[in-house]
Amino acid sequence: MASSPSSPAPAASLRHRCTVAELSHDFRLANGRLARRLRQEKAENELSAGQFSALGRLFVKGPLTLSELSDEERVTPPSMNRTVNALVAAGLVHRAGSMDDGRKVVLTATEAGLTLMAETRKRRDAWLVQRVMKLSPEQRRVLAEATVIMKGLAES
Amino acid sequence: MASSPSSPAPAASLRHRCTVAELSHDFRLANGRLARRLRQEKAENELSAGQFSALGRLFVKGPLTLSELSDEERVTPPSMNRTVNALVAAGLVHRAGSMDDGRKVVLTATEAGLTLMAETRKRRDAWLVQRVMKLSPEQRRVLAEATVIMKGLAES
DNA sequence: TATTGTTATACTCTATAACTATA
DNA sequence: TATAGTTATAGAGTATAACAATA
Repeated sequence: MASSPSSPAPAASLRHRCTVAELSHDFRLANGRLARRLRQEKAENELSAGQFSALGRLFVKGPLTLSELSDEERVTPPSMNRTVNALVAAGLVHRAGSMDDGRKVVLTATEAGLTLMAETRKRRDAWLVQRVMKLSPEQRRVLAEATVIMKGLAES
Repeated sequence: MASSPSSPAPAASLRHRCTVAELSHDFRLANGRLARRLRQEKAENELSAGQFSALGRLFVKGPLTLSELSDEERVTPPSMNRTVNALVAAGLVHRAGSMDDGRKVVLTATEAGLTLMAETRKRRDAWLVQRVMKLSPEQRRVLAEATVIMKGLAES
């Protein structure tokens, strides 16, 4: 990765040789590649990406209106409506009219929805757990520190 | 890959207050969130994800047949054919019959295709470069080390 | 007969525009 | 009149099945 020609420099000088541009590029590719690899581990019998994401949002944020949910998921209200219809039909989300404002609907994850989220989360973690177990304690420490940094980057 | 036989390193991970399961889960989420954030930085006037990925594959691997390309990209030959048609129409890929085997076609990135790849790469890096510049040298060192580990994970 | 590529067709997901009901 | 949600419809993108050309 990012090695300049005619420079057999060892790991010790890594931090001096790597420009921010090179680091950013390499890291971006590694991040994307791993994300793609992790996505391949989905079981086939699952919700679509959009359905899973929407249900996960309700899991994390609690009850939301359709507009709130479509805003958070960065899709249009009609798209989210369709997604929600599928989730309601599957018994994973409950749809109720708002008492405050008759125009609004309140969407809530059902027990079944919460259970499915927890199970799917465990299944998706499994692939990575197998591999993280094989890393050295030092490598795991690096990943733990990187996790914090990556969260910061994603939120900035 | 190779780990010492029957040593799942229990005590070491406890010392960091973080189980492998927790670390794996947190890291997986952070990775996915950052990948999603990076994907949002695409300019609007660009190729679709599939088109960009296929062109990138030709950029990296050199000329490939349709089957080779569809295998690498894990899509069906008809899907890839459609993707390739768009790239050829845009002047980014060249399609030619194989001399070895009259059934095969050879796909090659054109000059314009290679140029577009390089420019897009630079643009996609830009967002991350801005943020990595603001990290401390120590944080950058962590990311550099994590990059190596993440590449290993993605390939395993 | 098997393989490579292509065309025909259908399905999923998302978007825009139009409509209904409430405020 | 404006807003929240829904329905109607269209456009990507990918899949399977059927077909054409070549080995």
